[in-house]
Amino acid sequence: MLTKVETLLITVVLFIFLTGPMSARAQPRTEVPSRARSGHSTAWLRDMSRAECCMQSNKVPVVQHAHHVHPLTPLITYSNEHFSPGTPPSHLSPEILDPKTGIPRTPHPSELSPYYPLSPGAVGSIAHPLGWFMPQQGQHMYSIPPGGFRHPYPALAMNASMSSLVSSRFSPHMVTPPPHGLHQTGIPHPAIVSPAIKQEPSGDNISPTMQARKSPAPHKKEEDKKPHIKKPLNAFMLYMKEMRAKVVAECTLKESAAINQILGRRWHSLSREEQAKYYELARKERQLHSQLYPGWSARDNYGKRKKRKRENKPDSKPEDFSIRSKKQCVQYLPSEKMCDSPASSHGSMLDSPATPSAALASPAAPAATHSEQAQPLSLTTKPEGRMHHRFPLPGKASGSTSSSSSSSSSSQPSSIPVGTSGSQPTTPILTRPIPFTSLHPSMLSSPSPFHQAALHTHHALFQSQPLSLVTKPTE
DNA sequence: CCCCCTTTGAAGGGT
DNA sequence: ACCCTTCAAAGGGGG
Repeated sequence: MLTKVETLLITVVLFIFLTGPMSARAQPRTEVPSRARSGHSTAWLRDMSRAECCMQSNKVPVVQHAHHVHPLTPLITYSNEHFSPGTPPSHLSPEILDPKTGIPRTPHPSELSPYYPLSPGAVGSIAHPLGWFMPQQGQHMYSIPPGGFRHPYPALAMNASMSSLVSSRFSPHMVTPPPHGLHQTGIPHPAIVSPAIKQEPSGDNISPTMQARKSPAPHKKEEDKKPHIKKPLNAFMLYMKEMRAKVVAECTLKESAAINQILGRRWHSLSREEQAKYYELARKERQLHSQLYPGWSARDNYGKRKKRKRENKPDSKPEDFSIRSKKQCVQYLPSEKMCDSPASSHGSMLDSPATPSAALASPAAPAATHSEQAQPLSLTTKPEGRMHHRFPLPGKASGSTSSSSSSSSSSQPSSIPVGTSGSQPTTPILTRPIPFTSLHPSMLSSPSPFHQAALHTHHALFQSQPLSLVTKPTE
């Protein structure tokens, strides 16, 4: 017999369950009972395992984190339509209209990509840097703070579209007003952040909008003059931005290092199509960026950040990495897993039936992409990563990407891994149980929250799978 | 207060 | 052509 209280509780839980955040919603995950993670002794590792646990377990945060899981994340993170290969032409693009209000938004240049500040001069010159795509990606891409509403991004804040979108559509209490009380017109551009980083005399002509937040440096003036133009985000960064919130919510983890590891693995578990979308997005971002800041060079930002360690000489023996005294590179994840993950994902890639020729057809996403996906290991941090054959990076091949993609396009992206896979069967440990691609296309092209939810679910599925597989002692 | 950690990708410079 | 380094995000942790 249930007491009133119990009944009430159940009701509440049900309510939350039904109306609550999708991210927290029970997702039909193929449950992997045992997260036979090898012993994690450190707190970090514990967290990690917990994180994985979260990812694999349904009971997660539905209630527990209901308050802090942002219900919007699944909805407002990347709207998948942005990625959809079949994204309608810009003139049809829904994004131009405020999805919620339906009010046609004039794609103010500054909104093309909220991420980049507009260089006064550049703006005009930019007819349609990415006309066919930008209005969509740009906005949403960065407009939605992954950490979102819990930790409103200062710079990301929200641009006009975002705020209107969110505020109009979602309950107000979730929407934190622009932290700095910036007007919607005074959109802070994330890319132009001139934070603590000391400005380096880099030649760029950007309106002195943002003022250094922290740097008390005497050269503020200079800073103002030359705001720090950030690098365009790469595919993975974009992915992280989108997914971080989810992971944080699901796992209650906050340490970025740990989260990033998770994301890294998830990234590898993504299908080609999905990754391709991010690559595509990234490519366009770069395009836009280059158009906005023609003279900008990544090198301009060199030295703005306090020397980055990077002690890991590829040569340095694994043992050597003790060099780092500070916070000794804690392997949030078992090292072997880390290694496997990639390999496994690799395998999955191979398995992946889909020949997202369409998606990959784009110059950026291209096959090259693939190679990278298959080539997960970061050389920088993982010495042994090297062992994996290195595929030509798409980036370098930026030019080549297109070529490669185009050339190999016919041969399908799958060909990329070929080199690797072909030569090294790297035991396709990871076989994707669910033909992810099957549900994908529709979801991608559909802005419907449901689709997105589905996508989210899909993500969730994958999260768990790779992890489970990882546990396999692949060697 | 500042840097580190961690991830992948892009890009630039050096060899 | 290849290798190495730096930076992009992000937020807790540590010195």
